[in-house]
This record gives sequence, structure tokens and C-alpha cells, in this order.
Amino acid sequence: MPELPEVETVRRGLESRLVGRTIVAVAATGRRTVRRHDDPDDLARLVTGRNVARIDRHGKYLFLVLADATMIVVHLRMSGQLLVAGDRAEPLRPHTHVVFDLDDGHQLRFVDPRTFGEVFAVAPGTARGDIAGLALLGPDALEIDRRSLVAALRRRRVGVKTLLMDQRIVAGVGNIYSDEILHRARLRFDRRGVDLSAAAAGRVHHSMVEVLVEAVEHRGSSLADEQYVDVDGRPGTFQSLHRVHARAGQPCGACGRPVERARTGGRSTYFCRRCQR
DNA sequence: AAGCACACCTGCTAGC
DNA sequence: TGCTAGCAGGTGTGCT
Repeated sequence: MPELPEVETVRRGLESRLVGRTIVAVAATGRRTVRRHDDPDDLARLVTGRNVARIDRHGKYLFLVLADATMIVVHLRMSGQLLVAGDRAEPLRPHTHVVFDLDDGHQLRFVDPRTFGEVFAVAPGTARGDIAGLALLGPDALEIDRRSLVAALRRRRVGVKTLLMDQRIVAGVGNIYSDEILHRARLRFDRRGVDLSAAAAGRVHHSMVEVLVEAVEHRGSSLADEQYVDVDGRPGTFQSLHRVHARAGQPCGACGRPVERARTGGRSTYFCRRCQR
């Protein structure tokens, strides 16, 4: 589901509902979700009784930082959702794998049908760079400076879409937003990084920031299946402003020519042959 | 070394 | 109506 704008929307929701609360109990029933812990009870042991100090995000990762610097790390992958339930009597949805009870009677619930997502806790003193999978993460897409991104793009021979989605180069961009970014930058997905002019690579950075900021303002994108919702279960609205993504055959948001769909690496790419070259 | 295919899962939809 | 193939927001591995 989620790319930077969706994860940031979830982060803001968690910030307003969780900061200052104490975790009073944890039920980690989804073994695959907590697979980083040899014993699923380790998650509860690390976090129970602790106060939530702040919520951070880097790329598509969320960090619930507790008062003693214990961290709960969450990645939603394709189908994960974090939902805040106001009443613990509210029935659990299918595929609810982890439930945190809070001292105000609310619950934080991790729901994930495809079970690609992860929830785990690390002890105080663990640096993010020490966590497998996080060590190689590049700068967050809303933090990276233009020169670094331009240099990284122009160094590689693969298509610019693959580069934007490579979390080691820049963290937070996935399949939806790479399509929207490249449309605004007027570049085809398969233009090789090494072939980009400095100006064209600069447009990628500019478009990336523009698209992501707008998408955050619209609380992310929810496609037809509404697999992405925020912590209150509300879908985002940025999908109505997509110019190409998931719009095959419909008019390009800029020129009106029908949007085309291509397949690369088993995934769909949407683009406008006239606007993007 | 870089680039690619594939595996990991479940659910939904389009087409027969 | 019911079956099947194809597709879905991501990433880690292992092969060439």
C-alpha cells in the first residue's frame, strides 16, 4: 500500500493519538508479522509499561520511540494498516496480527492480509543503522538535497523509475509516486540515469518534492480497493489528482492523450507518450 | 557489480 | 453461477 505520503499521514495520526500514552499490554498473535523476534513475547516484554515519546518516519518506515529509547519499528509493506480503535470492545478485523493496549482505553491495531508487513521492537541504544534492512536506506525523499539526488541518478545505467524506487538512493518513493513524479518531470520511466542531463535530473528532484508534498496535504492516495486508510480508517484523496498512475486508456492529466501502461519487472508503469520523453 | 527474476501472502476482479 | 488467471501500494535473495 503505502509510500511516503501514506506513511507520513499515518505518522501524524499516531502522533496525535499516541504521544504521551503508556502501553499497558501487547498481544502479538501474528507470528509472521513479528518474525524478527525469536519469541513473539519479546515484543511485549520490551514495550509494556513504557510511555510513547514521539513518532518518527524515514522513508516508508515508522518508529514509535518510547520514553526509555526503546523503539517499535513498523513497515506496512503492501497491505499493512495501523488503526486506532477508540474502544477495545470494537471487534477485531480479520488479519489483525498485533494489538497494543493504551492507558487511555484505546488500542493500536496492526492489520495485514498479505503478512508482508513487520512490527518489531529494539532495545535502547540500537542505532537505526544497526537494524537489518535499514542500514542501507538512503536519505528520506523529503530531506535529500538536489545535488545528491542528481549525482546518484546520473551515476547509474538503469531506468530512472527503477532508480527512484531504489530505497538505497532515496527512501519513500514507490510505484504510484514514481509514475506521478516522472510525468511531472516529463521523463519516460525507461530513460537511463546516465543519459539524463543535469537539468533533467534536477527536474526529477523538483517534481519529487512537489508531488510528495501535495500528496501529504491530501493525506495520500487510496486506489479502488481502499487498502490504504489512515489510523481512523479514512482513505486519502490524492488519487483524484493522479495524472497517469492507474489511468490506462484515460486522458493524460496534462495533454489529454490516452495514458499507456507498460510492464517492467513484473510491475505496472503508467505514462504519457507525448508528455514524457 | 549491476541488473534481473522470483519469492513471500491473501484478496479481489475480469473473463471465460 | 463458478472457476481461474492475473493483478495489487514492497523488499530481500540469489542467479547471471
